[in-house]
Amino acid sequence: MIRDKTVLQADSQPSEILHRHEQINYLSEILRPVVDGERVDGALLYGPTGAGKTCTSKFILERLSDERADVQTAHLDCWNNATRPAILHRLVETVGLQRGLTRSTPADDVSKRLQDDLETPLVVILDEADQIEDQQVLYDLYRNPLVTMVLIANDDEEFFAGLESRVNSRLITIPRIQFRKYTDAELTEILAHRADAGLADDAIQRDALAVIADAAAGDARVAIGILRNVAERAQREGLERITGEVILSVVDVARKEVRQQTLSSLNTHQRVLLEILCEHGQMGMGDLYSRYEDRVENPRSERMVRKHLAKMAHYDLIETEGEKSGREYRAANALVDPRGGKQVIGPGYRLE
DNA sequence: ATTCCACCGGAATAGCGGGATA
DNA sequence: TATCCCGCTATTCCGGTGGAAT
Repeated sequence: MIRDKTVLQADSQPSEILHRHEQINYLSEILRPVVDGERVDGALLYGPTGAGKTCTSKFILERLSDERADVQTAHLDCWNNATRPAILHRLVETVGLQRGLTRSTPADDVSKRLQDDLETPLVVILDEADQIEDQQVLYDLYRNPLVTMVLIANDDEEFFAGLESRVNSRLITIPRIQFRKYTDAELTEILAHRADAGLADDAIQRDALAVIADAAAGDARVAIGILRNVAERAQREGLERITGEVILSVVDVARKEVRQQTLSSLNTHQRVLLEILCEHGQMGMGDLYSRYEDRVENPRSERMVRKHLAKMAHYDLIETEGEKSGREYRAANALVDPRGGKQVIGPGYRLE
């Protein structure tokens, strides 16, 4: 059934990118001067998750460094590297200039190293760029004549609105490339492409792929995840072909898997907050905090709790309603079982 | 309209852990 | 080994704001 497992991973780079010709051409054109050794300010790629932003930009950068061996490229996930020192350290590492620098070298020195010792052009993808906390780093990279930034965010307006004016005034003019959700037909083709490469011949029919595409709601990452789960299930059960029924039974499992992955990245405090919201539904900050205080050993400050909540809201684990003093929090719908309001995360969790 | 309250989120500050250095 | 320095997390402080009460 499964011929090549790697191509069924959502983050594996496909051999060709489907339905993104326009964006590929545009971004290639923007980055063209880099090949000729000229300066390029950068570009902003924006659109919902699973729309191919990361995939497309990685593809272009690979092609770029194939074309010109002296152009270096890097991909950085700013969700995990949100601070200036973290980003700069990752960068000097990838371009091999880390000699003599340690984890405790001041960020200023690292930035200077990148400024002084970088000799060839560097194109860097800053994925989830809206998560960057200290925008000084954008300024650092912007004024480095050899560095070109490919910024990725969900919403372009929101991204620029969140920038400090001195950074905003410099970056506001960079070209923006929009990525829309894939249509079901497009997703189906993407899945077919993966299935051809990763599954036995005729293991899955086109109409079955369409069912997956429908369940994924335009998100290629989710779609590929479902395909992998379906294939694994069919393999375990010794099926010759994947049918619509198998898919429907797996969609739920696949959703849970994604959710579980997210939950495992939370710390104790974040999990307790989520747990309370799942059990009690919507509530305001005062209510939520006093319940939280009762439940954990060493409660964090209220400010810290607000920070946690903000982070979880960005993960779409919780939803907020209202502004300022009237704000209410609740667990995201996906976390609460629609049948009878039974909680998916509940008292089952043991917290130390 | 004014005052009070709950809450939001930015900024300054403190404490901790880990690698570097003497 | 003791000490220093840095980045990171958490805490404290505080100005600002919407809504309710007076």
